[in-house]
Amino acid sequence: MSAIRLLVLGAVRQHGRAHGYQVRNDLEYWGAHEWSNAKPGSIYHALKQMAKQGLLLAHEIAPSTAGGPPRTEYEITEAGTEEFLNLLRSNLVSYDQRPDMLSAALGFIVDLPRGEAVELLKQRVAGIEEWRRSVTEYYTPEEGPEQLGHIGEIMNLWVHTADGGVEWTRGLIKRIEGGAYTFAGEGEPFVGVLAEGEENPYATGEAHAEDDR
Amino acid sequence: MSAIRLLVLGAVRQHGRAHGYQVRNDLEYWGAHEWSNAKPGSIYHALKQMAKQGLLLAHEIAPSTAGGPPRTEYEITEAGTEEFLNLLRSNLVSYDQRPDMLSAALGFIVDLPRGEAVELLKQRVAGIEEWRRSVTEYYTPEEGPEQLGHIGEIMNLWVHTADGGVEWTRGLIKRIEGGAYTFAGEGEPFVGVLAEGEENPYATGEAHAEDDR
DNA sequence: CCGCCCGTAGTCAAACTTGACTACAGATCC
DNA sequence: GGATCTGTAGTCAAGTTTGACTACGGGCGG
Repeated sequence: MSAIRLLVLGAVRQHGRAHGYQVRNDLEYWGAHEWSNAKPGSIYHALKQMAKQGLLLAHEIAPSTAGGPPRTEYEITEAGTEEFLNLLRSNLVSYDQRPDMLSAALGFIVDLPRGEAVELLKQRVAGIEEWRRSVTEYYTPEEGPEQLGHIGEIMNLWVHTADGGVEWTRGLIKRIEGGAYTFAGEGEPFVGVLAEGEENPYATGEAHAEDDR
Repeated sequence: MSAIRLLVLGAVRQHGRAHGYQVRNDLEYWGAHEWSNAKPGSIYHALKQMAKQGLLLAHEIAPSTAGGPPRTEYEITEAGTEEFLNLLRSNLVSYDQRPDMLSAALGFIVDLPRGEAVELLKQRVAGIEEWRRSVTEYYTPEEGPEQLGHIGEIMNLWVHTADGGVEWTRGLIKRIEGGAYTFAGEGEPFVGVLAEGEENPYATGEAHAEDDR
């Protein structure tokens, strides 16, 4: 599963009630089109799908004042909130070497209580280390790692990446434990959504690096 | 585009002529099902698709001796080889933060001459550094990075990952320049394929880490 | 000697993703 | 004042991915 469901659920949740274009705009504001598959088609598809599955509630709305086709507004349901929290927690904990998942979860990490966030991140570290141990053992032939030839470099890459992931996670834990950011139940939350009509300072980024995708 | 095309093209190419199940087995031998979308459906789909596009040549074959439905064998074409090399080169150079792409390319890096491999990896380093520069500039608001709140951690993660990528790539360059591995035109190549009937020492890995995917 | 499981080989429908496209209202420019 | 541009909102067909399923032959236990 991709990061799209978490992103869309989280965006709708932050608005309370949102139509597709609003979600699309938020995700662009977060730069999500750069590090995830948050393209129009995927977003609208996810909205419809999750509405069908009872995670969102769809309201048909009269055509907007600002031109274009009739809109549909979505609201998150009980089940949707539960799914959102499940996705959020599991993406924070699990090491699946998919950066988009982690990035998406990171964007909503403050929706959890501070203590839980730290706890989950510690589990993440433990998980990565366990993965590292098992993978290095498993893929080391008896005749020594030379037997793998250049294929061994793939494992080398994984391990290097895993180590970097541990280091980064440890840093984040320290920052959170040190009091950074505002978490659930700590008053005025940080909201990364655009107010109606606010301009997007990070609008579609032709301005910066073409990243050769 | 995913890593599947490169993996399948490369596997067929190493065999000279292969049927789907052989490719599927090779990819499992390389552990590709763990770090890419190399599942049966995707593999057979890719084979058919690329045959339709003229990158592979399909031969209908009599049912195998070992039971099961009639097989199709594939051979790589001129166009397929060209595509293979293009994919290989571009995946080595471009930093798209998708580890599966890089891993796949790494598996075939020795199909290039040593000098070219080094050159491409150096381009990779340059590309990552350029990306890092542009991203840190672009996403730093005038009021200082605190304005981003916890969202800034996403960028932090990217940058950390990019730095790790540079470090790892530099290490690989050094190893290659130091004479490691056997590259194209240097005699007896390393082949990571299973001979007919050889058992797979890394068979489907229930044995090691469940990675919570 | 027969029912059952295992390995070989591949298919299929359902879901998801992609990128290009439509449609409309207001602003802008000669 | 009409042509064209821009921003809003979403659709669509084509392609891809997934996970479960089919089909067949051989070996093996009872």
